Amino acid sequence: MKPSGDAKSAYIAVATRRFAMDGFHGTSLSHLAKDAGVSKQALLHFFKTKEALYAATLTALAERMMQDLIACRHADPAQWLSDYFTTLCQKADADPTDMRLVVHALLDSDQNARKWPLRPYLDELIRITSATSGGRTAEVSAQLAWVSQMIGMIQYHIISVPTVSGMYGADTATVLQVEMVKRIEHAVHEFCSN
Amino acid sequence: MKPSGDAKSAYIAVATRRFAMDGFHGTSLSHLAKDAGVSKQALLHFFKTKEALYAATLTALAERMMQDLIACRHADPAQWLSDYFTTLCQKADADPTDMRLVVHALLDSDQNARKWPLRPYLDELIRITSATSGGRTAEVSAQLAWVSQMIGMIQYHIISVPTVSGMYGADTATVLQVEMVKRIEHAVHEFCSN
DNA sequence: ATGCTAACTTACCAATCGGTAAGTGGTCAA
DNA sequence: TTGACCACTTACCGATTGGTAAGTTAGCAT
Repeated sequence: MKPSGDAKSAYIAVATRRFAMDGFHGTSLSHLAKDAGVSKQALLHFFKTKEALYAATLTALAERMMQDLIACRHADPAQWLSDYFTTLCQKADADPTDMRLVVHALLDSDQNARKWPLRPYLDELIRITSATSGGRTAEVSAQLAWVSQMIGMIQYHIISVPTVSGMYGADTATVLQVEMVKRIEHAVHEFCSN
Repeated sequence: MKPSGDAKSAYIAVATRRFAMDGFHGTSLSHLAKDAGVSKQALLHFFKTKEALYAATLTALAERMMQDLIACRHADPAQWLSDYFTTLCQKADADPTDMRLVVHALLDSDQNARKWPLRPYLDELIRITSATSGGRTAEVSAQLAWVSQMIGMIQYHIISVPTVSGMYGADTATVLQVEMVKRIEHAVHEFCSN
């Protein structure tokens, strides 16, 4: 018998890809089951409802993002932010799954009062910004605004690149990516030294 | 008998709200029909498929955005951009429907090769930026990148405000909005005078 | 060997999905 | 008056949805 944790996390991995691609409503348990190579009820054995499976993928996503943030830890908070945002942007460019999932979840979060698991991640980011020379003077909500703007730029960039480069030619994708990284570094530098 | 155009555009208005809220897959023809107060087949009489109705809402959206952009016309391109982006941000804050619809459409645009009707809108924005003192020196794809970043910031801001302010308290919403407008003006000023 | 439990499977369900077929009632030109 | 047309309705369709019920199979402690 396979160890329990393996199968469960494998199902979450499959669900993450599907939910990120097609959203909650665009994904059916049958599709997920076919992707995972098991029957539909294998999923319902671990997750009582489709909603519960979705919630599990969002929780796993939040942990992943927090880990990625911690992995970039640096003594200089400005360097930390710069490193994290640029690597986030580049990793998302290679695999946009997680960023798409976040945006899908944001759009869904109105209709059902799903508890949002990214709070600790945002708190940690605010903690880092408040340690910069520019952040010390600003109030917390202004730092939240800045953090939210940075994440928003990156995530929107990721989900819009396929469409925009589809309109203006495939080679624009690399330009968009380069410009985004430049803007990230500029924004971090500007915020941390005002 | 009611005039044809009225009913059709009324159905598009209903569909716009629903698709913006729940996305394509989260919206059913039955729901749309109930919202419009007619039977499901009344919709299918004007739009042969659900996809066709969706495409019609996106086309109407594109025309609306273009009109809003033109409405802000100003002799000074920098002023034009600043006015447009700030009013866009404020109107979207009052009614996020259109911005949500754009993001939904972006997320959907991968799976089906839906032709993207916002091309003329983006072209016009690029035309304006190229008329600024900063835009004259830059290449077209860099201007596209800047335009895309500006729209992205605003749209992501709009869809994330409910969730973020739900986490950090309702009064943060106004702070996020104020900070976004400040950032828009700063970004326009910076781009137009480099 | 036996019983327990975890990890599934097959069979099935009512509800809903997008869409078709066949009208119904009103308006308007001839 | 008639007949065409338009906006719309009721009735219906097969397919798919999320979910339940009842096994089946394998490992493992006793």
